[in-house]
Amino acid sequence: MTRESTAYHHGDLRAALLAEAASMIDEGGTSSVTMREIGRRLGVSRSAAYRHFEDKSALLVAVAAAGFDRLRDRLEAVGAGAPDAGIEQLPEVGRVYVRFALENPGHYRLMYGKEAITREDHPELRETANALFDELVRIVQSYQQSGTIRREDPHLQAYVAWGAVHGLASLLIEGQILTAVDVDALIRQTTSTLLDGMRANR
Amino acid sequence: MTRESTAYHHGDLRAALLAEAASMIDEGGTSSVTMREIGRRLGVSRSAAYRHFEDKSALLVAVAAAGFDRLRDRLEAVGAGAPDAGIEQLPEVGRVYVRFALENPGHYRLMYGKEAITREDHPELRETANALFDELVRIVQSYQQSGTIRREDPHLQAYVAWGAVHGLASLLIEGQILTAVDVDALIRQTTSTLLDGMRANR
DNA sequence: CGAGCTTGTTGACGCCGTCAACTTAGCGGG
DNA sequence: CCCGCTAAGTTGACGGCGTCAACAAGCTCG
Repeated sequence: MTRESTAYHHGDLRAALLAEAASMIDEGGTSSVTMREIGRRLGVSRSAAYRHFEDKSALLVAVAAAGFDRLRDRLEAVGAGAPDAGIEQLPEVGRVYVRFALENPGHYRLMYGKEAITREDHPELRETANALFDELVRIVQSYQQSGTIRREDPHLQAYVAWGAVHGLASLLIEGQILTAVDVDALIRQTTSTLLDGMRANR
Repeated sequence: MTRESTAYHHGDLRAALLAEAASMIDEGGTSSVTMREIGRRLGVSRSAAYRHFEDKSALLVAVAAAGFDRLRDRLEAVGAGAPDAGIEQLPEVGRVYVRFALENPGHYRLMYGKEAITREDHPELRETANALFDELVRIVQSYQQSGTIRREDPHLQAYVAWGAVHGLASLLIEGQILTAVDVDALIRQTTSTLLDGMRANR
């Protein structure tokens, strides 16, 4: 009954594959993930994974999906912490977003890059990402209604905000920003510049 | 004397390798670039490239370097067109930057990603990129001196601006922005939000 | 003309993803 | 209880990849 490591049948290989792939991704980048190496690490044959995922791309898609779930959870926790959608919410969302990317660089690249995954074949991922973006649009609209920011096309404003935060995360992940720079100060500067640029007065 | 296609010795294989790699990069992404395929396309053996580049990574580095040169040329042309560094310069720089990324997505990914290249081994690239960034810092400082924007840490401000533009380029390249969106409007919204957010008044 | 350097080719190795054919474990029905 | 079915895992094989070593062809200069 103790189905732990009773050998031949692994018990929960699918979950183990996902976990191993995820940790390899954040350690050595997407290119370090190898069907054969995953098998080696889990003490399983090279093609065992094919019983659980159609191919390598499908495994990566599943890892990316898990990443979206975790990111969504974190962002929702921000909303839950500040129930009245005060002015603090947007900067905090930005901070949590960038932090997520820094802690899970491989995940983040996988989620928002198309090099490894080719999104066309996996539209479910796109929808998950879109849902996250729609949440941002909603936040922007609530800021508009409270009169904090200008009433312009909320989609454009949301794209600008997302772009700024994504760009910052991206530059940090890819090592384009000098390590001497204070990351939290940079995040604050980004979110406050953004908010000032969108403010209603003028 | 007509050294064109006289066969064995290619004439200028090095340049041909660079050009072929570059066009493959923007057509099918970095992962579609293959030493063997380049050889095939140029009618040359699979390992001929190794007489001109130490390995695949070195070839990619050379392609990225060429990309930096082209980007720099384009950005300098903007500066030359508006010699008095008027208020128009920064938005135009942003526009040209994003346009470059859209026209050369593979190049752009290669230049500002670390997945394919591992920048540590090739510090010359980092320096080129840094030189470009320093140019942005200089523009920011000139805006400060003319009293257009607030006098804060110019490096932080430059990173914020770069981040916003890079993020926008990145989202567009990776297909994260609905194709129905007007790209030029998005670029304008980004640069004007940025400038408003950095303005001196308040 | 011939020696030596440069440039290109071929063969081989060990990786990789993946498929087909096989084996094993466990489960449900007689 | 056992027997056959199915799900899960293994092994062998194929073609593609990057790269190295050994070799060959062409150029250059004395």
